[in-house]
Amino acid sequence: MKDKITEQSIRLFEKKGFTETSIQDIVEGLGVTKGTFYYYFSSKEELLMDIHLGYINQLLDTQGEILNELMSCKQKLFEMVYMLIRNIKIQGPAAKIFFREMKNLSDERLSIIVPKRDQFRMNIENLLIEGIEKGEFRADLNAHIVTFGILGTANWSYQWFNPNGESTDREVAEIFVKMILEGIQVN
Amino acid sequence: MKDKITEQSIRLFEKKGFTETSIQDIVEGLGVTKGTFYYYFSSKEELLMDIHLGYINQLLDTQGEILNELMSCKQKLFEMVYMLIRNIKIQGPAAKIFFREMKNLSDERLSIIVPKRDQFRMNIENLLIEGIEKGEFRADLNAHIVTFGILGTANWSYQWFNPNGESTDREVAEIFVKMILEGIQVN
Amino acid sequence: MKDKITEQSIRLFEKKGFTETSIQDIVEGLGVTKGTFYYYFSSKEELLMDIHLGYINQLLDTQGEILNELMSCKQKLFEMVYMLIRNIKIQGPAAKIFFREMKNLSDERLSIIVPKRDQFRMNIENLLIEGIEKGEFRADLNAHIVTFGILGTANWSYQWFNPNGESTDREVAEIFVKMILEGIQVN
Amino acid sequence: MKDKITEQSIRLFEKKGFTETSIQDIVEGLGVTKGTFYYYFSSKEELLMDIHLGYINQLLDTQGEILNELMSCKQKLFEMVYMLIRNIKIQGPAAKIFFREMKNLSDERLSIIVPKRDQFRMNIENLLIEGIEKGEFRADLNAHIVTFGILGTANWSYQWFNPNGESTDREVAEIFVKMILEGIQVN
DNA sequence: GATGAATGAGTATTCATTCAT
DNA sequence: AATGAATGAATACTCATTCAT
Repeated sequence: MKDKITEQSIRLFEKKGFTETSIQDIVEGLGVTKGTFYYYFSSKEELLMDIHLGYINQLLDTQGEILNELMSCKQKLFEMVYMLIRNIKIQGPAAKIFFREMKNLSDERLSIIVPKRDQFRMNIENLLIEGIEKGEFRADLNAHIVTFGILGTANWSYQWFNPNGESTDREVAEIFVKMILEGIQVN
Repeated sequence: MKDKITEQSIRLFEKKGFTETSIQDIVEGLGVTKGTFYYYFSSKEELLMDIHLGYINQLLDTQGEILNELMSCKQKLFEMVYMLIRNIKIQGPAAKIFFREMKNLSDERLSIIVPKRDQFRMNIENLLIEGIEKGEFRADLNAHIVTFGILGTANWSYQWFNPNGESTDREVAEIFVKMILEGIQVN
Repeated sequence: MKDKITEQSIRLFEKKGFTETSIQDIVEGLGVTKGTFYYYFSSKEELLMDIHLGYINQLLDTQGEILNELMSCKQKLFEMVYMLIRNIKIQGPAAKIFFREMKNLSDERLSIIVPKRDQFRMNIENLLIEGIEKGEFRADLNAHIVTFGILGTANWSYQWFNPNGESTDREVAEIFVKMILEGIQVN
Repeated sequence: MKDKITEQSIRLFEKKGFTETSIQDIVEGLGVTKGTFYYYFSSKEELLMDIHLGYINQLLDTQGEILNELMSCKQKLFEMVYMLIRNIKIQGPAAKIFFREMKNLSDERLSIIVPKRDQFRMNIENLLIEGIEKGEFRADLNAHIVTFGILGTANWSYQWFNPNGESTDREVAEIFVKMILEGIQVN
């Protein structure tokens, strides 16, 4: 039941927004009552926190696995971008909630989420730095800013990418990484 | 007064969110009453629509000016990315509202905003296609997907870019466009 | 309207209790809506505080007037007991609320009420001490404890005294003060 | 377990009030669940009734013992006042609940409690009448009203008397009965 | 142009109680 | 004897909106 409530609420929060979704909306489709909701969650914000934690933890886990593999930095970069876009099919709604509704968490809860989000970004930045040292990436790269650029490219997909559309997740990842690595201009 | 209300509400909508901000919150800081608000706006949603229109129209105008200039496609691409990031200082809050609160508009109003947003994107996509034809960009480019990549890089800046921080808007635009044009790998 | 709400709520709080009375209960009998209540009071507790302040301030004022009159201490003591019992007709319900519902005030609000309540008691204690010095009251009196005894006698009236019953307020006050001054035993 | 629940609830009802205390609050500190509560009590009101009965029955019993002893009426009066104040240490919280929360009992249950409460008072009133006949108390005494005065003095102690404070229960009872019997004025 | 009073529908949350196990 | 899941009705409070003045 707790999982059913979480899934249902992710669907609704993504479509209508956290504040715009009432507990009534959530339980209605599940055929239970508001009391049931409060048996499993002590507040609406706790539910939001659960969603946030589920998303960022899963992301950090997968990222950790990629970092531990035996691959070039270029290859790892591809895997990370691919992971983010592949994720949309299963985590897309959660991702939108993660970026859009974070302001609805209390400061106390934010102090748990924000460091995790920053850690995810720092892992990419460090990958870039390692790639520079290994001669895979340009030496004059501003790793800090470029990381934001790469993250923007990948995260923005949550705004438009349709897993059932023309291009597959792998194709999109390949196009993006090719752009990031080789650029788009004719040399 | 209408402008004062709009400015104040942009500040508040960005910080707390559209639904989380009450008319009371808006008028309180201006020293007027709710009645005054309803003298200038017929509903809270109309105010949100005004903000959306103000943002996207200004963007389309500036984009149109860039397209009319005598420049290479590469140069125009840079100008567009630079515009978006430069914009954060003055339009940053409005931009966040634009992307985050669009769901609070009625279908009728969305049918006015969405085509404008798509037009902005299509103008970039067409610029890429023109650049391919002119031999400035790679012939094998997927202009559609790459446009989303470029937009993601630029738009994501609203999430992190601090106009008073270490890097200037121009520096960030240069780093991003260099990445997009030349890529980050060592050839 | 504010006064009407206050009067109505005093009636209901006394009969059913503060927590047991809903805002709905209060506004229903007045033919207005809950919104109206919150136009005049920012919370149910604020209303309770208003009732507390109204009661204790009026009591302190009247007590002050008695203390300023040219009378013996005995006479002043009688006036105070008489005031408390006479008060039941107009302030009885408020008095019950004052003693019974104080626990529903926040610590912050209690820190305003409690000193006033203590001041009222101390004014009686000081009157006893003055009476001892002037030779009106026994020298061996424990003024502190006796004050609690007198207050108990008078305040307890709120539990049983019926202004429309057999004995008048003046008669009850006279019986009580006679008991307090002369005692009930045969010498 | 039933006794543990009763003790715990007396503690909580006195501190926070009957309505303000939830079944959850009561069972939480005992390490059991709400179901357990409903195994021993059929409703929250039944528990409140148990507390009321326990208090008033014990009081009537003790009062009966005093009345049966071989003593003067004056002496019996002292014993009763002393009993009430001595009681605060063990029955204080229950007494507060008795006087404050009676309104939460149904009419049916009230019809059992109220006669017992009145009986307790009538026993005092009759003691006064007996004392008048025996020449111990003034012949012009209004026994009815004076009884309320004595009860007020004693019962009010529940509002302020601290068993661990400066004065002992016996000292307070002696001061009170001295006031009631001899009065406070200098003859 | 602006206000102040009022509304009514909605929101998160609480809680006594039930009941199958 | 005890539990855990579920209910449903109630509660304080919010807020966009209206409108006579």
